[in-house]
Amino acid sequence: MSLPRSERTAITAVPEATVARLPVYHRALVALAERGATTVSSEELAAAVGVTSAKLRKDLSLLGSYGTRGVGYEVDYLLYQISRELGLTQDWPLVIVGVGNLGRALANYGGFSSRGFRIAGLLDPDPEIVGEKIGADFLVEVRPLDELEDVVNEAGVLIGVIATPAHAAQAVCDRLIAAGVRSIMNFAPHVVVVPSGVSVRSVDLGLELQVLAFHEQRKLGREEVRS
Amino acid sequence: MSLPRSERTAITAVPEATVARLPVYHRALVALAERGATTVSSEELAAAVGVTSAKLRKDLSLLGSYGTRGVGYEVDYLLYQISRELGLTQDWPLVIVGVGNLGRALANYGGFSSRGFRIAGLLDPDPEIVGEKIGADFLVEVRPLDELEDVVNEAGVLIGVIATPAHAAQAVCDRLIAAGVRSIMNFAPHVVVVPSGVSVRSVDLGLELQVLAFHEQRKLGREEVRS
DNA sequence: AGTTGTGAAGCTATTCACAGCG
DNA sequence: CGCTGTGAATAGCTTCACAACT
Repeated sequence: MSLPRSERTAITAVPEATVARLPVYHRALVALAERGATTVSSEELAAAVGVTSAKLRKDLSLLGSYGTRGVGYEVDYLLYQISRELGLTQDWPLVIVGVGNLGRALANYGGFSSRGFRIAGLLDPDPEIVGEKIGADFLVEVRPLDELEDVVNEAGVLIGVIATPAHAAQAVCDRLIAAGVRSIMNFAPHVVVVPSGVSVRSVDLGLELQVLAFHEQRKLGREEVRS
Repeated sequence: MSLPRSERTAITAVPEATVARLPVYHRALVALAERGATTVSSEELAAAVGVTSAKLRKDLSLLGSYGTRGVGYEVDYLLYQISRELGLTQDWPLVIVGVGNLGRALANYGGFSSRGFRIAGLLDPDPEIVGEKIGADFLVEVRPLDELEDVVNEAGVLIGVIATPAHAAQAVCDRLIAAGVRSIMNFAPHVVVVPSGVSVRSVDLGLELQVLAFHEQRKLGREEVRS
């Protein structure tokens, strides 16, 4: 019921903006560790990830006091603490639904296993694709979409990745949630609605480009005025 | 530093948070238009994209007064205004560097042409891949990486998409900028640094999953406490 | 001396609630 | 009357600047 928690895990909620930056810090620290660095100052690490040192220190202070004044942060220790906070010390089985170009890109994306993610299932309705073996860290056989519920239950999957066309996204999402999945990563260009208690993150490739085009247009507008 | 500040486009700067939502509104309005809707209220549109109606109205009011009190917004008119604001009424040639799984997924992503984006070049250093024809809206031949500068100049490319492995990202980014590109969409799992005046947006697939894992872990933590 | 950790201040974004208008 | 548009209030995030500590 009430566990004492010797290592105080974020009783004070970490703000969303900070959570979004933690994986970036994590990635930079891994690179530093590989390069053999043992300590790093807030100034150095901030420069490497493109934020201000004050922001970085504030972010890290929300997790705990893991630095040494006058010295900086020990790379390995900080890496461990961030990993723990992000849940990367656990094993996260996930399913990818839709083995088109994007689904393949995801399945072939290295660096899942090193961060605790494991592809427990690849699912597609196309009989031409079912049976194919895909993967970077290890090969996974594509299974028919009908077996979605089985795969989720067998492996205790909590994270589902939607890489289907837009029109199929909501139906797949509903099935994933009904089967027990509670976090959805949606790559389909469509808003998916979920019951409360389920988390969704969406990435729409076209959408990101539109934001860029907006900024580009602004620059062009400014140049016209100057000339 | 004292600029005269005589902008014509966006006299009142539209906040970044709003810009990020405009493409979502755009997508929802396209869907509504296809379904034959002629008007829509802030309440309806907000529900379709998953924001509050107050936020939606505030966002739209920053672009101008395009609604009718007591009625709502005319779908076609609002769609046009948002498109104009986002620069979607223009033609945006872009290059995609790196024709691995992700590069192919991007090249095959339909709905570029309908939003004003046009793939002016696909580039890859691998001779096995060079010459291949890829694409959804129209086929584009993969050209050798050496021709990056040529492609950018020929087509007047302002937007570059990096879909290379992490280690190649910064070098490709530097070459794109040197060739005249001013907006970078980075899909490589690596921070790219750019001179001021160049915009960057980064999407790291693994990074997004880490944020999800964080939320999932929180839910698990809460359940442990309850049981 | 050097760098973290953090209140306080400043800024940006969201929500509220209602006046204004069709 | 219904729905937009918006000032005012609130919440959230970032930056500042310096005390605290090694």
